[in-house]
Amino acid sequence: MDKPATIRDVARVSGVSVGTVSRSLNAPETVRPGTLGKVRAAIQQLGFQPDSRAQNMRRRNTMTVGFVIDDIANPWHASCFKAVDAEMRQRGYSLYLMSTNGRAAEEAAAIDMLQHGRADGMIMTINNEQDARTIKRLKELRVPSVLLDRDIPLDIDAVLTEHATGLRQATSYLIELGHRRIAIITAGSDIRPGRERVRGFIEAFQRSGLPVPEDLIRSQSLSVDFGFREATALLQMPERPTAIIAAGNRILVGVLRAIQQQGVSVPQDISLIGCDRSDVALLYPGPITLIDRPVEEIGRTAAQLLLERLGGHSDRPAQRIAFPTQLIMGGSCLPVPKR
Amino acid sequence: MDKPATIRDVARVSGVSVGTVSRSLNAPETVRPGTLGKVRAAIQQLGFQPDSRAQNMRRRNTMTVGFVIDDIANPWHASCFKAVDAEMRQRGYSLYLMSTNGRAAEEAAAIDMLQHGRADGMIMTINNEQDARTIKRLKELRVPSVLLDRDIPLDIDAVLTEHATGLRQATSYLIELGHRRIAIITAGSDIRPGRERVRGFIEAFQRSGLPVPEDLIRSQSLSVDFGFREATALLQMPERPTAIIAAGNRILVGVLRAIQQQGVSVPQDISLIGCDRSDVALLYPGPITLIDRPVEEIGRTAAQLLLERLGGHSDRPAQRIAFPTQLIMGGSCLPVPKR
DNA sequence: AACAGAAATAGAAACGTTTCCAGAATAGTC
DNA sequence: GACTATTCTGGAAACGTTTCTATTTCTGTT
Repeated sequence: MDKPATIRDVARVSGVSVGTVSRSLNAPETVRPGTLGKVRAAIQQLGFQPDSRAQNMRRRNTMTVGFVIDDIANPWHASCFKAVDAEMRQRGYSLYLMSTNGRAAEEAAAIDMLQHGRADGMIMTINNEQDARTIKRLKELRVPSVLLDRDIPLDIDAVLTEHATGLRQATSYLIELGHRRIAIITAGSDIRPGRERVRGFIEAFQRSGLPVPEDLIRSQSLSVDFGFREATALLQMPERPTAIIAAGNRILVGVLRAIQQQGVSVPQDISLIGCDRSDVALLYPGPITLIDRPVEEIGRTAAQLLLERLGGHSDRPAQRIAFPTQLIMGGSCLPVPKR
Repeated sequence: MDKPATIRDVARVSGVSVGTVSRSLNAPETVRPGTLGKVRAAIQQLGFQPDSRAQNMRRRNTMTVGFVIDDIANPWHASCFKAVDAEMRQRGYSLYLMSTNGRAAEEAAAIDMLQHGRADGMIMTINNEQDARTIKRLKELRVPSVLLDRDIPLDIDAVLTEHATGLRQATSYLIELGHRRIAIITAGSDIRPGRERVRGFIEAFQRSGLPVPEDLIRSQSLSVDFGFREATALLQMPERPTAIIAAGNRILVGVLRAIQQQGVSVPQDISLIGCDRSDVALLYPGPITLIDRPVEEIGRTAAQLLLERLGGHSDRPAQRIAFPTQLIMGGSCLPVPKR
């Protein structure tokens, strides 16, 4: 009784065949105006809306894309999602959001889930480029996908950031301010941002002909906790660093927490550089000097790469597009006082 | 050639009927161990995975739920999403995230989209409780849903916050510190949080027998921009307020931006109370005193209400569950100096 | 008015699964 | 070993749409 009307009901009421109803919906220019009118009237009368489950079944797609990240509470990911969503939505796609909490098992489950007709493609930032389980999943991927800021030797599109250049720039800036004891806290070498950032950091010292402060390189994770732990340790060192680069926006949160707890002031007691434009960084009194990257453009590009493949031009080889960073001067860095 | 195997292929290879294969997957206890073995072997061999599009079609569900909010970059929404996701995922559901940017048209489109078989249910925070278009959509809703922090006279489950009590408490606290010129910036009366917060604010003054500072009530929108605009105006008043309650976590961001721009210091020049635990509020030197609410519990509750309905017990009347707030003391409020 | 060619429509098959029903195989009882 | 009761299985229908083919209807020309 309350059952939703089907295309069959519409056909019956308007006195045409189901095929014609379908064409009225999907290719109205191929149906005569008179017929179209009758069909539309029936649709109106019955309040008919095509059932997308049946459409998905028959068309063999879902107009859905998966967005897989570790944590949507990371504001960078949220902004990126919005950019991707805006681009995809205007082409009729909806997004599944899968927040994997950084657990490999959930990541693998997310990828599996999006296979087999649940989604037409995916955009993702995986947690570990070396994780065998994830790599295997990616290799067997049946749907087009785009990696965000990750680098895997497979034929998969990727949108990257020029982290090395960004870090070199930031580090050189601190060196010019007279800093020598500069610390970097960032991801491990299991993901590209970790590797590249450390590389840029080291390069800056080498180019200046200065020794690399190996003991101040903390490269392991992008988490708040890691940032907090390492910043706490660094601040308690006998020969404390004069500057910290929190290379990761969650790390910055951890570092600020440590700074708050230790009662240290920025920039008087220590200089600080963060990553990614965020409310925390921009509103922190100073504000915090940042290595920024164009998140909207990155998201939009990822969406476009995916849309190309979804459009059927899946023949081209994988593309890797890298975006530059920009050092945004805040007030969180001071020259090292002469002594 | 590369076509994914179907249940038919599995049936052929294992020498049983398709019905038996289906039952091997969905009710293995009803098939004999020997048969089950053969079927599983064939599944393994063919790398078969059931096509969810076909399952959705036949089962008339999608194991998918829509999460509709105005902006996922709002950290409260992100946390809420995570709580909902965790709860739903463990019951096999995935979430569509629809970020409507506060536009009624996108909101209506999102609701429409999730109908007609795209999702089995939805959880949402609509932008305007009076918007006719949205109300109409909600009234005709074919899928179970839960409102987050919104109050609409329809038979829909809702999870709410006791904003009035929270605001009364916060305002009373400021009054006890000697503040009289207290400003509140919050949502408009078109949504429950706006109405309730203003109500609590007014009640606090009334209970203290003090006149309500009507000129300091700015109730219109939850946006960053509104917070910025109103805070800027308030700070430039001849008789500037001695305290501001930024009643909305995005509003707080706008207020802090204004405070930064005007070169005002918290709490020396002005006392400040924010809403919702967030990195910005917790890391801002002080930190900022907050009216908090249990976001995880709220998200979990919303998910549970929805799951109940999805489980088929859709006969019970709509429930409205409200959660209390908690005043978290930071360091952003000072007593008003005697003069 | 007859015809050819084009345009529009009807009808059926197909997409891959679940589920129902009838019938076959098995187990249990005497 | 025959019978009944039970468990399992095969086969077909169904879910609601799109798309293909064949047929009908229309348009324009003679």
